[in-house]
Amino acid sequence: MSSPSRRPGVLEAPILHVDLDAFFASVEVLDDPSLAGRPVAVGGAGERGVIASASYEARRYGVRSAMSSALARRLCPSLVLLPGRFERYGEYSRRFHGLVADLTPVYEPLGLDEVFCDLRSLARLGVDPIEAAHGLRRRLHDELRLRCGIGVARNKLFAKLASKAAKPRVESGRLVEGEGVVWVDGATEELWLATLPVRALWGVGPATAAKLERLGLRLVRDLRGVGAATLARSVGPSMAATLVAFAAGEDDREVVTDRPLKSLGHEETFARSLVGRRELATALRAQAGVVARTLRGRDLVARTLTVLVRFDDGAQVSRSQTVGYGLDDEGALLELAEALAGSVELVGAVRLLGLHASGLRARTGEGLQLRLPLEAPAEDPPEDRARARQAERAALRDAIDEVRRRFGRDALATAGELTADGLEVATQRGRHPFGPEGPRTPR
DNA sequence: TCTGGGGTCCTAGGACCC
DNA sequence: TCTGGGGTCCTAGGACCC
Repeated sequence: MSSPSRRPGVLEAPILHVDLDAFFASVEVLDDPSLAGRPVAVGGAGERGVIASASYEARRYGVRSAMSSALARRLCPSLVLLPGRFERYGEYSRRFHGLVADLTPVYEPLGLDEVFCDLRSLARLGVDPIEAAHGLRRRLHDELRLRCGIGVARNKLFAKLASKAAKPRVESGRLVEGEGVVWVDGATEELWLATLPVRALWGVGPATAAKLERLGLRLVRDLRGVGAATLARSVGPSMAATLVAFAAGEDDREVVTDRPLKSLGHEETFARSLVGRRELATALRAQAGVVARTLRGRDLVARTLTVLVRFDDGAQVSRSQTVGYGLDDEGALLELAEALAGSVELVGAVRLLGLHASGLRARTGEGLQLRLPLEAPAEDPPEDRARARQAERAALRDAIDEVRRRFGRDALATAGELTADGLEVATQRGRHPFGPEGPRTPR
């Protein structure tokens, strides 16, 4: 892999993959130093909870991300399991990206805790990619107190594999420090790749690995003798082409700096599964609110809405619809979501409900134009009347957003947001505009 | 006590248009 | 009038990533 004898130039190995160590758990330890040295994990605490991130102390017990929290607790009874503060992780992630941006503007985030960088534009400056990686790693440690592994290679495939090799790992219960920065030597990369299991390749998960196993293909080396057509019959043409290229060490994926968001949504697995339409409707209303606020917060509108339902037996159903105008309002989302959910036969209790918006476009006002008179003539086609209702709600929503921006989140609420319980709770806290504290005053 | 929640991309069939 | 082919959009489901 990395050979200390000869360092690659920036044009030989221009791609960096930076992967933060145990990111969520590390942020929790930074914010509460009393957790240092203890097994810490972030994840759902309930019986349906899953681990999202585990400190290396927790990993020594076998705790891994994507593992059920129940199993994690059995493996490590002293585990400190925290619920996760994603806004806080977002702050750290932005600072992480800021340090990367100081190195190069050509970087591509993957989730909150990884980035690819392309250093080719720095070639004229005589940048040494290995030194650049060490420098970034030092700054991450000195300024953010975060650790990371960095892979340096000629393409994304090898950079990602190398960053994994650069990270600390647990071997028979002991923590082994990683090298921190690993580069893939051009002379040995093919040899190294050949002996990896196919599962190590990006895009090969349990299902694809099982299909390849049925063809007798376990190692990357095994893929090399197989034609794309043969692979395609098992895994489809797209995956087959990717596998053939990866097996040859080829990966032409670029580092893309501006990936527009394609979809966003919210889903929830309930501690107690929902039974009946009424419980479903209540949950759907909450989710429509979350999705609508997310859309408006990003100045986006959606044309397609999808409702996802998973029953207790694991069966999953989705219903989606595309409309001719931009959705970003809670009422409009809810109306459509209810219609979609209504077309799902409730064959059991619902353990997961999700609402996803796609077909996203920047919000321009087009299709949201307030139309007068507010009530569209009844002879208008249903689509036009729906559009008009949407426009009214959008105008109202804008006003509400503006009031909240100026006077605070709790300055007002719609009746729909105030369930009997919610109103009571809000009033007790003095948060309701007509609660004990009376109306809020500006500034 | 087998599996969360944020996303991306691919596939396959049907509708519709040219 | 019947038939074919290609392109695009929509819908439902699945696999994968972090």
